[in-house]
Amino acid sequence: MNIGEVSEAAGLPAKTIRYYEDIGLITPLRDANGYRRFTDAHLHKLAFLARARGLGFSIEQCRTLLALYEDRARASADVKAVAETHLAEIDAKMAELAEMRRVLADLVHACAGDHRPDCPILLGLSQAAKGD
Amino acid sequence: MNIGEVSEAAGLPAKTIRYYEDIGLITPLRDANGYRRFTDAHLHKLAFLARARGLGFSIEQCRTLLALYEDRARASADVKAVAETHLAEIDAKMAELAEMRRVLADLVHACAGDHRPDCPILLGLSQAAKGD
DNA sequence: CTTGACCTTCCAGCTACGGGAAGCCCTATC
DNA sequence: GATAGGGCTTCCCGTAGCTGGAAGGTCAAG
Repeated sequence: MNIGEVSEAAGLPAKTIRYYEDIGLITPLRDANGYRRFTDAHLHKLAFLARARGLGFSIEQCRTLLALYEDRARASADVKAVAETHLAEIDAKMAELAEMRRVLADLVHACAGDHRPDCPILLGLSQAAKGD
Repeated sequence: MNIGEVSEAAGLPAKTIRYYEDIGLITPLRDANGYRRFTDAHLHKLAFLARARGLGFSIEQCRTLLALYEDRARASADVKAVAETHLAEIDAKMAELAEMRRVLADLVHACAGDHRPDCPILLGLSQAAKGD
């Protein structure tokens, strides 16, 4: 397969696939004309990457997961550890966003949103929150 | 105030303050020796920026908010619109994270996490989810 | 022979800074 | 007066994970 076909099949932009080759995540073959040639195995790896990225794993985590995926002697504990780390990262981000959301929603709620200049949102941003 | 003092007072790294000057968010005065000189008004703006950034507003949103903050003839509706846009962005991110978390937690839950190679996480990443 | 779709490489830019080098300024101390 | 230190300056590179675009080679169809 050429890059266009594998891009379509894996659901990844061609640019992204070239980038993954750059950083050593995948190593396609080359035709005589210089075109990248992908096998089914390459396609599977790219689809794997697409899904892992879709779950929010970082590129480096994906690299680790891919290595474990290809290691028939892996321990599932190693995979689980990576996933649990990422789960904790997600939880941390969600907590951070939830806190932002809480404060922001309060401010938005307090703002009349009319033609007048008085604005609790700007007031809140201009002074420390009372709860801090 | 010099940059060190205002950095301490605003809770922003000196590097960040210089960056904010670079991108035109703030324009300190200069002493004869080239040092930046900050007034109380500068400090207030920086503290405003620190809080807005802390709520997750982008730099461009901060620029808009700061302009509104300094515009005595603003309409609070304009401020509210920016805040509501950001609130929607936060909600979108939280929903995305929640969906990732849901799928990932299922996979983690199904994984034994022992010395054996069999791993539902890798299996899930290697094939399309049944729910899709 | 030309057109158009594909492919290639390389370079720049995005967000919001952080690290570090090279060097000036100011104060204190000896 | 010399020196040590801390603070300040500019400048440039690096981060994550790509995306866009330029300049150009390749291939099949008409």
